[in-house]
Amino acid sequence: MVISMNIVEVFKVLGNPTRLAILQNLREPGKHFPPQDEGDVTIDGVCVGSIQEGVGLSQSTTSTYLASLQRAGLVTAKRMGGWTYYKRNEVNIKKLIELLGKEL
Amino acid sequence: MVISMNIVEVFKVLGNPTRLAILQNLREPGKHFPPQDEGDVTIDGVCVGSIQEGVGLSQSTTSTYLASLQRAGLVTAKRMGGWTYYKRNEVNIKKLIELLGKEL
DNA sequence: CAATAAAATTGCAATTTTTCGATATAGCGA
DNA sequence: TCGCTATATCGAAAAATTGCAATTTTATTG
Repeated sequence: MVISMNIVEVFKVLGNPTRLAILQNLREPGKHFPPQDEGDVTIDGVCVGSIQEGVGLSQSTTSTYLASLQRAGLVTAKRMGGWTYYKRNEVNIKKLIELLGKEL
Repeated sequence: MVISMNIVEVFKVLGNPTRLAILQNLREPGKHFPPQDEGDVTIDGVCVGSIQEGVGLSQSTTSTYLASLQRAGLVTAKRMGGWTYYKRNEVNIKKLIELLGKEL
């Protein structure tokens, strides 16, 4: 829900090069992440481990960053077995762009 | 120039409630700031003192925030006599919105 | 149930940001 | 030139963020 989307918080989350890169890499998951045994990177999302390799930070930091992207409403998380798959929340991102066009 | 606009830096600048509020208040300067003896708030911009009263922070902090908004390309500064008048850089803000629509 | 694997959480040191008061600078008028 | 006013800049203390290693939680499998 964009109604509850705090613009300042969204800006804070995106004001970090790694978090912004994660969101941008998730635009074309097949281009930036390896195929997964279970779960398609485009349909289901990308697991934390793959994202971590991409950004080159620790597992804990990567997990924390993904959680903050999720809190900001920019990605969704789907737990499947031992893995958590993250993908962009395109609906909210679209609403965000529209909101910025009006409020900024 | 949006070409040189660093998106992460722009997000950092806007990820602060006061700085975002300043930018938003400058959308309708006549509504948020008192008339000025010299320089029209809409045409020339709003002086630092008026902006400071609006945000309720110290003079130095307000000045620093305005400088960072300017570095991010979001406002322009025009010095007239002893006053500096700040106004939105609508061209760059528009380009920013377009850029976000493409890159986010 | 024990071992393993993926992810989340915790605790912490280092760095950055926030915000202020004090000081410096620039422009005006007496 | 000497103040006075408006801004800008500097230096510092407090708060927030960054990012890691270690630990805990969750889920799978033997």
